[in-house]
Amino acid sequence: MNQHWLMKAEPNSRIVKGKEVKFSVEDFEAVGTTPWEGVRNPEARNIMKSMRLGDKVLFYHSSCKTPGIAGFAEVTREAYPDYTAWDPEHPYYDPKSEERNPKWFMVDVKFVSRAAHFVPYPLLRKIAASDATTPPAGLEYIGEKEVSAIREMDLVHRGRLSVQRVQPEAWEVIEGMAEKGGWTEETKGGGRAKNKEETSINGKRKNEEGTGTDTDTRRRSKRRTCMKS
DNA sequence: GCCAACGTTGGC
DNA sequence: GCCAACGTTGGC
Repeated sequence: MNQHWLMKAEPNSRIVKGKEVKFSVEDFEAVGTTPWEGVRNPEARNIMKSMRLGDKVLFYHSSCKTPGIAGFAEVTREAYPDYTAWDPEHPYYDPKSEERNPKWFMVDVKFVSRAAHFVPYPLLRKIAASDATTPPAGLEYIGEKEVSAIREMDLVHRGRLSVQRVQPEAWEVIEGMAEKGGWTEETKGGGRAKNKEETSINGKRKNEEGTGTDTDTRRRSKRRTCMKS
C-alpha cells in the first residue's frame, strides 16, 4: 500500500533573489515530471526522505487568493540531493549545503491529474470545524468519519509545514471531494471574495488563484520553480 | 498589508 | 542548552 502526502507550491509568481519563481497546477501539468527543489525546512526534508516510489501526492496551491488542493501527483524518484542548493545563482542557494555532505534533498514528482473540482482550503477548515452531523450543503456525502479525517489533517493545524503526511482516510475524502464537488462559494464561506460560482478548475475559468504581487525576497521552505528569468 | 503562529538564531 | 529576539509562513 502506498503512502500519501501533500505538497505545497505557490501558483503566483514572486521574485526571489531577482528571479521570478512560481509553480501552479498548470505549470505542473505542462512540465509533467519535476524535481521538488527548494524545500529548506528540516522537517519537510525528512518527510520527503520517507517518500517511496509510487506514493500519492496531493498538490496544494498556497499563498494565493483561495488556497486549496488543485491536483494529484505521484512520486517517481526517491530522495536525492537538492542540487539547487549548490548553485550560487539559484534562488534556493544555501551555502551551508555542501556537495560532499548535502543538507537538502528532494524527490521527483509526476503530474497525474487536476482536481475536477478544486478543493478550497477554507472549505476544509469549515468541515473540520463542523459538528459532523450537519455537513455543509451539497456535501451530504461527508459524514462523521470524513469530518474526523479532515480534522486530523496536518493541513488544518500545522499551517507552516509545506510537505506533510496524509492519512489514507483523509486522502479518500479529498479524492472524493475533488471528484464530486457539490459545494458553492456560499457553502465554502470564509473568504472575502464575492464569487457566486463554484470554484472549479475543470472549466475555462480559473478563479482560485489570487493575483497578489509580493516582491520581497524572503526565502521560504517551499518549492517554487518555473523561473522565467 | 496584517499579523498570529511558530521556527531559527545567537548571546549567555 | 535556555530563551529572548528575530525571521518566515501563509491565511485572511
